[in-house]
Amino acid sequence: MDTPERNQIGTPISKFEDSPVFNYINSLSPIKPVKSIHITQTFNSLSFASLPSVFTSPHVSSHKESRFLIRHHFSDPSKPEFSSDNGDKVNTNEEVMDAARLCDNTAELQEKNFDTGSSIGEASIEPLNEHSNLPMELPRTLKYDCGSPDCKSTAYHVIETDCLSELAGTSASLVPFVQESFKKVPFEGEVHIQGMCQIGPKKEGTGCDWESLISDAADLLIFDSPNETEAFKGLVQKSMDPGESFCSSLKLRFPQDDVSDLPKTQLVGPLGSGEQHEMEDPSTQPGEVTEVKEIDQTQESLASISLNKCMASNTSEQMENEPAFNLHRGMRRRCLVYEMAGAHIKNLDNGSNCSSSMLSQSDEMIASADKQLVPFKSGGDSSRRILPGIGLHLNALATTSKDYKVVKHEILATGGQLSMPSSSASLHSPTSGQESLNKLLTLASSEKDPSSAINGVEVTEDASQATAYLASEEFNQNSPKKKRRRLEHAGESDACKRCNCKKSKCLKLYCECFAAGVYCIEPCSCQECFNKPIHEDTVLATRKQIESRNPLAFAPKVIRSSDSVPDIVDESSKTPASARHKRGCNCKKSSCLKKYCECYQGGVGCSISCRCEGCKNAFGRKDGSTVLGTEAEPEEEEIEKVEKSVDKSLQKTLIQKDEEQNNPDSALPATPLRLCRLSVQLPFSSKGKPPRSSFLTTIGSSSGLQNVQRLGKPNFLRPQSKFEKQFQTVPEDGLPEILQGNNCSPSSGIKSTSPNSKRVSPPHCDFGSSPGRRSSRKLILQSIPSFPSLTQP
DNA sequence: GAGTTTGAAACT
DNA sequence: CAGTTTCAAACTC
Repeated sequence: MDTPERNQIGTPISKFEDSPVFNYINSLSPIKPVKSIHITQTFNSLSFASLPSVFTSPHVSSHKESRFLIRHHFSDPSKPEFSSDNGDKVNTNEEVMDAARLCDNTAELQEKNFDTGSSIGEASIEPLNEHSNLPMELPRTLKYDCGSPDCKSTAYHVIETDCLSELAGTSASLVPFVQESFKKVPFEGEVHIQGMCQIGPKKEGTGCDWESLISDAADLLIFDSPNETEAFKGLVQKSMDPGESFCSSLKLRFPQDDVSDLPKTQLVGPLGSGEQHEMEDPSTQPGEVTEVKEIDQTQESLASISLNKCMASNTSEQMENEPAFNLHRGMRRRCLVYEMAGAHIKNLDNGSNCSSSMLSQSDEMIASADKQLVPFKSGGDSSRRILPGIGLHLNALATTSKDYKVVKHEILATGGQLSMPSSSASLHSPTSGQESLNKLLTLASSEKDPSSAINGVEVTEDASQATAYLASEEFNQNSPKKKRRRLEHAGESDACKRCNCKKSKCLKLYCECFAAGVYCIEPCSCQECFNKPIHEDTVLATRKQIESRNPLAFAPKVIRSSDSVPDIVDESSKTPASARHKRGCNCKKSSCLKKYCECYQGGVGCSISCRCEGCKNAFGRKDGSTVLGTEAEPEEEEIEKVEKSVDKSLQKTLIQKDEEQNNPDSALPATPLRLCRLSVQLPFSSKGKPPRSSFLTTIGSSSGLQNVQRLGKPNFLRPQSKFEKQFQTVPEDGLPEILQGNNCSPSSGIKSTSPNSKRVSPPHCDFGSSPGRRSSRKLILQSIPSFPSLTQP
């Protein structure tokens, strides 16, 4: 809305008009400046006015900006090549490039524009005038378009990149707009130029997170870029490859229905080059191409109606397209929805929880997305970060521990965000590091985190889950074995690990993903999986059925209560968070010392509700002997036994935790999931999967990092904000003891093992001194209560 | 990587 | 509600 960019745009125009060169050109050109000016003004007002709304669009913009910048450079070099191909046009292209670079030389640009316009045709010229803001660039673009088809394609690519950059800086909405314009360009090429010009200045001025935007932009570019423009394309693709994968994943997500919804016009490539688009992505198949287009369109939708309006001013056709844009928005939103699902779930009315929220809600998602998007745009980098990025969730899932670390650092930088309910941070579970995707995702995740911070915990968790779904879907396509291996490899970042269902079709609680209210994602190695957005209806129906039998079936297995403001408040003063398994375990042979035990897996002690035999739960025995009271001693013994006899892995984890705690930075890098889980759950072996989100839904208000880590996999079910309140206000029944015991005992156990004495769960005991840790340690109840809350928002 | 163990989930 | 079966994760080799 208030983005500085507007101001910039406005000034340039005025400058152009005032410049003697401009006047001279006007006199020379048959076209009168008045028209152009008039148009430009309208465009500016419209575009900018709309921009805010557009910006509201998600996250994406912020992250990618950095990348866009890079790409932008690439694009420029590439352009010359195209120009060479085109011959006469080459000059124009170069000029355009220069113009893009040097918006200052308005006069020259205008001249060029006129030239180009003349060459291209009057129609092209008019649009240029209309886009007086970007007069220079527009003409150039027109030339490209008018020129050889190749040039056009290149021009589009460039423009798109620029647009992307703009989006990153100002808003994603611009990009879509540009793309559309390009597509239409053949007829109306000039509009694109504007995008170019705007982008240039915006990029510099905004200084937003180019990288985050880049991923999206890259996707768009890749898809849009025609094969012909290989040189440019190569550059773009290289940078974009990760993004491309991301896009592909998105594509997978989108049901065909969505695609069909998209307006054909948008889909069609520029200059009547619907074909070109398809041609553009060699990697992508035709069907995919269409999907890609959808994605682009979604971005366009993000761009907001305002852009459309601007376009419309240029052409009536564009006006007609607006509805289509809206549809695109819906597409995009859907994607977001999946990512954001968790948060939206709250909104979902049904107590059905996650399932309903998860699957459906394109509409709801949209609303939420809009909210998120808005803050994102308005704000500088921070704001952007705040906005939930679609990619983020994916990142979380896909990102390896390493990537996660990076993200974390970013988050930390944001500071305030981290301090936030934190759940957001946790959302970005590091899980499996996924190659190229990870980086992109990490970027996105960083953005998401902020967004989550803005929206509050709810968003983060939801988003994480949603991302998980997205990622899962994308990844699912991969062979299950590979996926699973990835997960395993990923590390230890078990967090990413997912289900491996073979017979349940991921529609039963056997399936961890389904039980967590999340769609299966890539990391899943499940077979015949129905837990995918495609089978939303089935999933919802199944969920309902299961819920009918057990309303709490999808509630977190472990209910934890923690202070919303753990770090600050928690300390000793607050009552210790309580955590327990909602239903209790029934272990007979594992002595509750292995992850077979859900209590142990959840990092909580056994309670009266447990029917376990020979309970030796390190977090707290059923008889209550252990953990709580005497934090250290009994626990230590038990822990030692457990560690030695049972889990050496625990020690490792503890050590890791300790290290992390000691070195926050280092800790951050560690897989968030682990951290989260570890913080609360403790002793899971690094290899061991972190307890699932559903399992441990802990909401850490405390330090953002810790909280983030905890979130690990987000539960669609729980809305953080509400949860927090509930948890805080309503500690669980027997929890207090358990909680203390959990916190203390694990910590004590940990301490014994780890020199640093970094306890995850037991903030109270040792960490009274370090509030931050405590906060992280404090357990938040995500359990049942949380679910209800999920439905709300 | 395959096989075993385990306990929750589902079923009867 | 209890017993049994099914299932997938956790674990072991």
